[in-house]
Amino acid sequence: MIDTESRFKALRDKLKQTDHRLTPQRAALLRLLAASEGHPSASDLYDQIKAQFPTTSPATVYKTLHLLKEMGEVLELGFSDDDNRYDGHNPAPHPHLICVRCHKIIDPPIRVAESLVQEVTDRSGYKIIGHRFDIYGVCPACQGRA
Amino acid sequence: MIDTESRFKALRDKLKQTDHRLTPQRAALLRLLAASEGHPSASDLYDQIKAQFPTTSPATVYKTLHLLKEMGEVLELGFSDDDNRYDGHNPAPHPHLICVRCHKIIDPPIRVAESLVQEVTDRSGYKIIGHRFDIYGVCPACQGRA
DNA sequence: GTGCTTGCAAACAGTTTGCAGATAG
DNA sequence: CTATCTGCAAACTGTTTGCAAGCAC
Repeated sequence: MIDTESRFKALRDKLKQTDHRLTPQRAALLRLLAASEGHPSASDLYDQIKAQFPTTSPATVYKTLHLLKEMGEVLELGFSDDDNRYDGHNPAPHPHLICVRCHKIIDPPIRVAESLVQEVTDRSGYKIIGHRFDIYGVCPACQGRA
Repeated sequence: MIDTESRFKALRDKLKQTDHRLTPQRAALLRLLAASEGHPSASDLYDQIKAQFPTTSPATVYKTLHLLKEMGEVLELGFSDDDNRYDGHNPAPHPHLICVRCHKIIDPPIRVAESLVQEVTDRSGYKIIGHRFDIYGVCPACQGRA
């Protein structure tokens, strides 16, 4: 894994390179994303930024997340029945292990076989862009809570 | 793959076994789900049912889909930025190949290695319930449309 | 100074819910 | 007969959009 500081700089530079401005609100968001291990929701991020810049609005968070997502610097995990979650630390597709009770998301130590995606590419005629692999379960803590 | 008629009967029997009523609206939905190859949305299903029972409401479709999902007889593919899609023909988890342009969803001829899910089960301490594997791409038809 | 960005509020869309009347078993 | 189901309409929730004022560069 890349350290937080270099990841922050990479995000910041990406903005500059694409002629976007680094506002204090954006800098705060970039820092949070660079450091995040826990797949925060937009509202998690918003709450943390609001602590530093009380007038910040959710719209700003959403707009910046959208921007970074377009650039491929943030991975969005969309859920139809829950807040979307964001990974700006490691935006490449990777498997996620999701607790269906508490909605905690961790990165399990496995890899999706490249060959599997390659096989689809070869056989389907589709131009493959990415993938998503979610495993659902109940985390140890939630099992304890019966 | 199971044929449409047996699948319909299985769905119908499942409802009876759990003390639920087979209304004409539900029967129509069950038939559509049993036959569906194309991962229809709730609104697709609603439109088709409304052709037969013009007073049907979306709520009825949603309620019945929810019921069948709880029973494990329908697989729901939730999307945060698009309608959810439903597979009542083959409700076991299986990979999906999704066109990011036209949102068509097909079942690619691959299988997720059991060993991968097993590995997570063994190592994580989570009680595994299911999984979802989506591959995103552009279908041949949409590539043609430039 | 220029025009991208912010923050507010209203709009949005799919889904869910509450309830009174209808109906399957 | 009676509990479940339907259909309507309103509510809900996370996200997006429009726009005037603000600020990065």
